[in-house]
Amino acid sequence: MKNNINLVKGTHDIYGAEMEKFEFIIESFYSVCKKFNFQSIQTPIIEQQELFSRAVGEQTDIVSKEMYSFLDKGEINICLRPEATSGLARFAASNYQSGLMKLVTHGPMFRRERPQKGRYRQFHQINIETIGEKSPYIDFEPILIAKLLLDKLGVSKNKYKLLINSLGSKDDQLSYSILLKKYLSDFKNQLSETSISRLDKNPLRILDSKDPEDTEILKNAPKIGEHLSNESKNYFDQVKKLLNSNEIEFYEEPKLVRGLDYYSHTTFEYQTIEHKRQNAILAGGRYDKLISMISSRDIPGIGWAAGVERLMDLITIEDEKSKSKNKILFAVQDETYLNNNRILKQIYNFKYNHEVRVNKNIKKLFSYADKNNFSFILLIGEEEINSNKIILKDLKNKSQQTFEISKFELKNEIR
RNA sequence: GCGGGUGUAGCUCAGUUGGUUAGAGCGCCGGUUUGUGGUACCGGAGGUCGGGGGUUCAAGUCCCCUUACUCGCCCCA
Repeated sequence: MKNNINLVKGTHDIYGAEMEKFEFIIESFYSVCKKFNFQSIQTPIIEQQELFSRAVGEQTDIVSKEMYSFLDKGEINICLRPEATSGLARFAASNYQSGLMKLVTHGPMFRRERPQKGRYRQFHQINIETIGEKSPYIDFEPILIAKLLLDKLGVSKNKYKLLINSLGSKDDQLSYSILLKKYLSDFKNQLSETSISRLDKNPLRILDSKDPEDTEILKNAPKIGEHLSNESKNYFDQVKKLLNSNEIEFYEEPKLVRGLDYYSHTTFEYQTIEHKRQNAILAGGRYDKLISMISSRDIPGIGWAAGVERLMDLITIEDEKSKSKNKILFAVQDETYLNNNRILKQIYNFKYNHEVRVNKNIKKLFSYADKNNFSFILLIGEEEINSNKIILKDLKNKSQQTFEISKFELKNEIR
């Protein structure tokens, strides 16, 4: 006996009720976004590794330790995409012309982490990006769309909250980093190891630390909101005004910096309060310098990604939907009855789903239809084939009729 | 990379202080007078008890190692 082949660690099959949720999320996402004139796009799952080391950032966890990468035929460093925005930015860098490029996509992403609840090595994201222009409304729109999507998915308002922050321009970040570094250097021997290593490379990320001692120290640290340029501050105020006037409730979180280096100005995150861990269900922000980091063009953009598996955990779907679907079982007692069978063509052209089943035992055919929630059974058995008859039985009200095969029209009998 | 939990039939799990041929439910196959359904009853197939080593007269059960899954740390959607 051979051993079974297991799933690769951190991957999973999506099937049955789970798959219905998955499709429901993807379909809802596209239907909401298309009303805002977004265009769908699919970019490759494999990209040059350099795309992510430049866009996401060399020192981020994602790039430095979580990427699946390999040398393709000893020539180019290829990797499985750990996120989608970089690929879309690459696309925009060479295809953007003018005005707004509004893109939506979905697909698998790959990060080599230790799997746990709500975190997989292959997981799925839905992504929305608005590229080309910068204005408070353009920031507001995707945040609104996120809320509309959560509504459509039936995630109730008391299950999540929206956090927002502004990181200001890259210049703001630079001057704030100096302030923060100065403040933190007084506590250098109390900070956690990772925070110390970030002190020089990326001090902003220290704000994200969950180490209790770090958080204590950070309580009195300078706040980024208080050190933005007037221009950045005004911009952020206008975004908040739009949210307020459209009744989108949010909390300002000055420590929301995100783990990818490309963000600037508005950042946001929808968090579920159902789970304590892996609670970020949808997150994103503005990335004005991203495209200039990977190309010779300088185009602003904003977008977000949501984890499909994390959304699946939050929603419920009635499985009656699939059960109440009308299905026909075409049952025959012998495989040869299917030769030159005019019913076969009728049934696969008919509006209902169907299945063909062969079994000598009539009882088995009925029992199969019953267990699999068929609503009708079309039966040609030994008696029928000998007398050129066919039986149609409505399995719900148990009524049954016999017809001449040559005259039987499915569409006249089931409407 | 570091911790905790779990691993017994296709699936979900029992298996008592170590004690004879390892169990249940569901599913599958067959039967209950030969061609009509989720029920009931009867029967059947299916297990190297994750793998390796050790303790013991005796190990699914205790100990060690290993592996897979899972939950958490870190980080993220």
